[in-house]
Amino acid sequence: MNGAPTNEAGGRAPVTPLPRRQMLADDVHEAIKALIMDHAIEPGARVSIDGLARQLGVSPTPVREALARLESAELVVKEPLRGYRTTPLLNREQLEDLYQFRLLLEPWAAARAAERLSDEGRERLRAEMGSCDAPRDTTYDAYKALTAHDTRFHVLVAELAGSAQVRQAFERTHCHLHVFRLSYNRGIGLQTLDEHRSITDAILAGDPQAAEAAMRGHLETALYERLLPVSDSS
Amino acid sequence: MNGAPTNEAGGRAPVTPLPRRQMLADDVHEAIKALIMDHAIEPGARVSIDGLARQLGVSPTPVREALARLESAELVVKEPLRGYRTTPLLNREQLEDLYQFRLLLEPWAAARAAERLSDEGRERLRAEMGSCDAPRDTTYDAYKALTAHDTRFHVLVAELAGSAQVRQAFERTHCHLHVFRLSYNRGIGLQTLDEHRSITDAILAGDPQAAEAAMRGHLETALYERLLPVSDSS
DNA sequence: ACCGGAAGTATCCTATAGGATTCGACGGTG
DNA sequence: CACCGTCGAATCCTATAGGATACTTCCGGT
Repeated sequence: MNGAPTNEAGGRAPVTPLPRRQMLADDVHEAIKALIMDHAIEPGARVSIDGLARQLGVSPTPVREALARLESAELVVKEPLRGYRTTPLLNREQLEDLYQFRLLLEPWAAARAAERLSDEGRERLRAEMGSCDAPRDTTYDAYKALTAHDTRFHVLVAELAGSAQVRQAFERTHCHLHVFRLSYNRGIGLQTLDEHRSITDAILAGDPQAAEAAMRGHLETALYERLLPVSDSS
Repeated sequence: MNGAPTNEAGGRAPVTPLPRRQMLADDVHEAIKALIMDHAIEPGARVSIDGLARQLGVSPTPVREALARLESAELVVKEPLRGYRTTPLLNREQLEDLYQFRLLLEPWAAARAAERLSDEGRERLRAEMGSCDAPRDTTYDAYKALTAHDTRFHVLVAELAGSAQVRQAFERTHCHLHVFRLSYNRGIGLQTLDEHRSITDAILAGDPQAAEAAMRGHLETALYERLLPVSDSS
């Protein structure tokens, strides 16, 4: 019953883990995350369980499960008999703390990625950098695509470093989501792509010190030149 | 509007956030975590939703919510239409990765704690170190108490460092739970307390370099002298 | 003896209903 | 005019029921 045991035609693809795309709760999870990112639910606003259930056309049970997961991700907070509430936007202090935390992890990850680079990793880096086309306009979708590339790039560096803990810790910060919520209507600028290319070149060259320095400079530039001015104006 | 505006009798305690202890799902969450830690549910074993519900005497709904939270904490994994399964024990590689990750965060946190030590922090450190009485026996409860102290100590150092991100990242690793599962029947030894005292002394002395070195030595000793020999024997 | 197929059981997933609690509003009293 | 008790609506929390799916076991055929 599993995966055509007597399929003589194509025994090539070894594991197509049969996507098993089900789980309404998972779709609800993504839908709510999208609502938060798009400011359809304002930061700090209360979010009703069966209100969301009615809005999404499902029963409250999967909504409850999705909110429980989002609570572990620090995207919503639960007030025991009063409902859920979205976490407020990051202030300047929290933003600096977040980037200080990234500075502890990511330069180290870049250096390790440069040290233990394999052919497969080299190809994945090239593919990611090749897939990001520089967006010409400053539309919402273009900004969203650039953010998605930024997320994939930093996760990829963490993976190439070979540390599952660093990758998970980075993913659990949801830094891109917070940054997205902070300045979702501003253009990040093409400078990000140039800095990513510098990091990529250092990693591909197998130069740990250069990779570490490039990543450190990238994070510091992002914080001090791109994010804090926006945060100050609010 | 918050907190007794015209209370002339006792305006002393400003915020007693009225614990609001309810939420069966939260108790279920703690109960399941305790079951995993005590090996009542073996690592890698399947865990049934309504099986747990019957065992705990509640309905499946809060169990489902608790498992969703545990899934975000990487303590169980979900196989979409087949149920939940506890995560397997850490192997040697994952254990080394975990401690490499801690080495990125905690020595830095110790140094920062030494730099920005306040009177309140000094008092909290003294209180924590004073509360841990050296256990004479090697019983299960004594080991459990020592683990609890170890958790509180490392979280406290992260808090004194002033970085919420570092504290959250450390807590989300659940390193104590993994270590507990690995060697729950072995004595950690009193060496841990001595090393904690060395770290505490360096922080209280306001010496960042000494604190960083002490924390680094503590982690390396814990990994190479206390954990890996146990992991190798299995 | 080995393999393929089918029925049965257990489990999961979603929806719905009822009990308990909180928040807001209204009217009464000092 | 200010304060307080009471009422009502909305919400949350838990329990239960029904439909669908996957795993196990048994049986017949080769």
